[in-house]
Amino acid sequence: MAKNKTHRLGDLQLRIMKVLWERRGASVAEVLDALDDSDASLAYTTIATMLRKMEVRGLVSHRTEGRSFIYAPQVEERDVSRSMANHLVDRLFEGSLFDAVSHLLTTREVSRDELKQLEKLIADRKKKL
Amino acid sequence: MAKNKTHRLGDLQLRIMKVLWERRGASVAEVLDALDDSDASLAYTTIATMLRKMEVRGLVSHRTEGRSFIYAPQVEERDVSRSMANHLVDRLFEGSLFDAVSHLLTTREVSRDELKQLEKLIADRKKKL
DNA sequence: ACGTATCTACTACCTTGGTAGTATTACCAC
DNA sequence: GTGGTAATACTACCAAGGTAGTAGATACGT
Repeated sequence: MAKNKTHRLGDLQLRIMKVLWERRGASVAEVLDALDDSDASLAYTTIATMLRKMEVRGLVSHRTEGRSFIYAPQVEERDVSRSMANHLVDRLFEGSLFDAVSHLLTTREVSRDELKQLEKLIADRKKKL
Repeated sequence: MAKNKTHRLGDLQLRIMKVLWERRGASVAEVLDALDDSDASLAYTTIATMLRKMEVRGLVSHRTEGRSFIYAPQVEERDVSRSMANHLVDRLFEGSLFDAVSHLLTTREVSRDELKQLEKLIADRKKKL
């Protein structure tokens, strides 16, 4: 029953989702706390508002615990990643997986180790065909 | 003089850019024409307005030819692709190239042939290290 | 010369993401 | 029981993407 809807999350939305996926649910305060490092801190109400909007969109749901809401993901990380990645591959490389990987490999720094891992990955994938 | 600015184009913007990249410049009518297949057709003014907005953002420029504008790309496809792909890899996979490729490989259909090509690609890349 | 088609300019509107302030409610500590 | 604290609700705003209508200018065919 994985909804085949295509998900397109904004930056903040995705960061929030990552917190929820990681802890399988969190209050506004917890999300805020988790996001507070690394970059400019947001207002409590920013998170709260965003979560409410996301609930309307069906990305999250909440249950009440005491006086506060515990939000939980309503979509799976895998689905979101897949649909966003696919969307980009389609947009940028007309759906060509090869072109996409090729692009990544030629425009980014890659370590020898990563290449080795990738080789292994492909070998594995081959076996499964 | 490749601006290192990070580009984030919307769907329509990208489709327009692709037309401009392909023909190194085009009038509104030509762009509209090129986009008209495949999906719901847009209004002439939609393209015109979008191009004007894109010019403000520095994505395109125009010269006048007769009474009409010929728009030309002001950013390179490679740069746009790179920055959009990187952005996604960062957002979705915390910057891990391996995770990104791995995800693509496991959630998409891949033909034996593609895998072979990828192997070759990686081997080549390895040599260049 | 006149009407029609073609262009650009301007304006408008809707949606979504992002950000946050204010108001209200409810609970907790003392 | 009163003040502070922590939550949610509501409202507002801005920017950007997307879509398109209307108006005004211009060229072109006959």
